[in-house]
Amino acid sequence: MDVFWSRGYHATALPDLLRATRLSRGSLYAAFGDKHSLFLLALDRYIAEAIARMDVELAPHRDPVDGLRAFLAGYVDRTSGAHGRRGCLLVATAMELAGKDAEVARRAAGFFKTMEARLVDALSRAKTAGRLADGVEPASAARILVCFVEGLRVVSKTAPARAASQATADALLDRFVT
Amino acid sequence: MDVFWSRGYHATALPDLLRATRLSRGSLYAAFGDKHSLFLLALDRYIAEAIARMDVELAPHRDPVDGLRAFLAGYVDRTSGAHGRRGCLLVATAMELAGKDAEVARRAAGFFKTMEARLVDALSRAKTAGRLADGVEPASAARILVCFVEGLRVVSKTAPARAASQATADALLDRFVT
DNA sequence: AGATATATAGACTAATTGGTCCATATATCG
DNA sequence: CGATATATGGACCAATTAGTCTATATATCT
Repeated sequence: MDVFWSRGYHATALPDLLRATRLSRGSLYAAFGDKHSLFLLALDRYIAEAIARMDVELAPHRDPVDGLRAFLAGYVDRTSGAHGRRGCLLVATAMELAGKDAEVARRAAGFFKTMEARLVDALSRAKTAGRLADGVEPASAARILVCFVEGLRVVSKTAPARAASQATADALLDRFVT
Repeated sequence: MDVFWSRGYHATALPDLLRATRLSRGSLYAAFGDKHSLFLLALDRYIAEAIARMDVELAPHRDPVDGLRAFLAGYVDRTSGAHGRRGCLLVATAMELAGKDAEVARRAAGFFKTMEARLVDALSRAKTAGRLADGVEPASAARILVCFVEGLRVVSKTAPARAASQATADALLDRFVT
């Protein structure tokens, strides 16, 4: 997973994969079939980890506004400094392959939908708790947040400045919660 | 430019470039040096076009809120349907190459800064005109908008739904302007 | 028209790509 | 210990990569 993450699909060559897995060519093909299947496996793992993180941050028993802050703080963290420069396997993959690879497109679309659903849930709970500013709709606010964090990953590829990202995320959330 | 845009840097092979430019191998190398230089030229053109569009949409003589609406409408348009699925050369490039290619990283960072500056300008004019909601800072709102539109490009790679994008963009702007 | 410069097509190279295959080493089990 | 199954390394393959070079065609200019 790490190799694809750091280099992207096309730029990752078999020798990179062999080094990373410490497998020989024969064993790797016996175990995973081909490069594409192995990539899909890596992508699935990446997505599963991301969803697991959200499930903790936005857990139902938690204060929803705290959850949203934790969610954004996580993205600020992952888009700062070296982490930020490394980028996001999912975003990179969506841009590089989603157009030509239906399997990849399905997974990316599914992930964005899942994130949106988790956010809608947290925002709805915030709304019933009276913590949402007037006129804020959970549905559209969730979509805004999805776009925001994914955009943060893009911009932070070249300008991974923690303080600015944190301030920006805070400013956005302040428009939503009271 | 179109070829790199549709396929990405690594996935664009010399034959694709020859077909697109209708040049022969010799002529192409005589004219542009190598694949990388040609790519940089394409990227510069893409960026120049994007900045030119912003200069029109966010022109100083125009009503700033109208300008912001036009700016967002442009992104909604470019992330809908087939346009959306095609994605954005700049975002794709930033994710694919910015990590390893300093020239590309410089250009991407410069573009994001330019967009942010144009937005700060428009938002400042809106603020002096009393069109900004209470507590909205042009600086942070501009950064939010940059992340939002670039995130829209990512999400729309796999779900280029015009109506949803438009509604989301409207909802975001509604949090800023009165 | 004829000399000269320029552009072209495509043969060619060296390196690299993803993928196959097999002889050998290493376990596992009786 | 000896037979059998499994895993391993790496030679090998065909296709493709970016890039070079030259013989020929096409302009251009006098």
